[in-house]
Amino acid sequence: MKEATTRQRIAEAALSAFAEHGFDGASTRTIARRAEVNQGLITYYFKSKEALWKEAANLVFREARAMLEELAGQTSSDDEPDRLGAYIRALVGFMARRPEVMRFIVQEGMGGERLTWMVENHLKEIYENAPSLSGDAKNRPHEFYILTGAAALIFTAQQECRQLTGLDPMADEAIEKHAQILTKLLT
Amino acid sequence: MKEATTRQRIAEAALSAFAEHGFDGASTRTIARRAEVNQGLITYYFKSKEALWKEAANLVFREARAMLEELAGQTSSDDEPDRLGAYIRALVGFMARRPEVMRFIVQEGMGGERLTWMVENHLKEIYENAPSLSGDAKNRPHEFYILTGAAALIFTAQQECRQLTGLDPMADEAIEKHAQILTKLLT
DNA sequence: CAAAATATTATTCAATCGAATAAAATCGGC
DNA sequence: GCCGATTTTATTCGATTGAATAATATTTTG
Repeated sequence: MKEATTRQRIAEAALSAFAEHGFDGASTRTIARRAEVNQGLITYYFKSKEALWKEAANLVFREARAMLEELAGQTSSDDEPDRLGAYIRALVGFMARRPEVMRFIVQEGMGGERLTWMVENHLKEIYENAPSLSGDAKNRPHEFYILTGAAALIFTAQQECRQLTGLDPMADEAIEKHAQILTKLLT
Repeated sequence: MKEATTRQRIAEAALSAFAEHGFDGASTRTIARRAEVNQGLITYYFKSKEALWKEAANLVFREARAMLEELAGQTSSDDEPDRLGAYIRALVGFMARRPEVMRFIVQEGMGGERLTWMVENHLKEIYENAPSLSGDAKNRPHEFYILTGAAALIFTAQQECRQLTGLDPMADEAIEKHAQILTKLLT
């Protein structure tokens, strides 16, 4: 059963290819080449490009949800500010480790069946467990996208950030500083 | 000289196609069809797909820079909080009107010559004229991406927002509320 | 009105796309 | 060591890609 390793190699290559070029822009041949694997194996392990995309999306969204779940478990039932601070720190850290998440979201964010799949299978749970900033339910959508966008963009556009500002946002100090500044702003 | 209208129609169709599917994902044939124009005209007016992309990018970035320039002119030399508030309001409004900007940025944000072109020709000027939140120059990159990401994501992922939260972020009240919440958080 | 310049269409090219196929290689169970 | 199942390779298909070409239509200019 080599399956596990080869399958994973393909799925991970697909993850980075889809994140970088989007669904239409990433070709199965490019993915196969990056995984150092014959192109036919993509049809063999995953039946279609669509199915491969979903597998790649699962890879990174499951990671995100596991992180948030663990965070919810750790959180002592302390006061709200601490809970929000911990959430922000964890969110920033994850967005830095896995900038692919935000790229998947933005690239599919205009609609289509892949977006619907993403919303139903992953985003709804993430959204429902996200913390509120003001406590007002009416503000929830706004606060969710403010928090997510503010935490992620610097990593999503990491190469742009380097060229534009000279700062490498993937450096440990930069990640920590980002979380710190965002926490101070929102709590 | 029909050139003006036909050229513009192509460039605008390209803008929305590139914003939706990215550079690789948008085909010149799709763009031509959307512009109700023969595909050969793309080669005629713009010599290559790359050049068409730059023209489309210019379309929306020039709009952004004009908006920011006008804002800088309007701003009385009042106190900082007001200046920041005006900037946030204008930024949110623009991101709602032209979500293509953030899509261009994210889609090219991993590197390549198009990103370099975008940074040199448009982003540097925008970045240099962006307001500071803390006054500390060391925080500038972080604050820039926090502000931009927080202002834009809800519109960049507008269809996702509808499906996920039930809120239509493009509605006038939603746009205003987004600016208002963000202003209260950051000033 | 005629001639020159510009705009548009139709057709073609090699390259690449996702996917299917069948043959070949490698594996585990007995 | 052999056999059946699984994994991998090689090849092929029709469709689509960006781009170039030549022919045609339209507009502008003299």
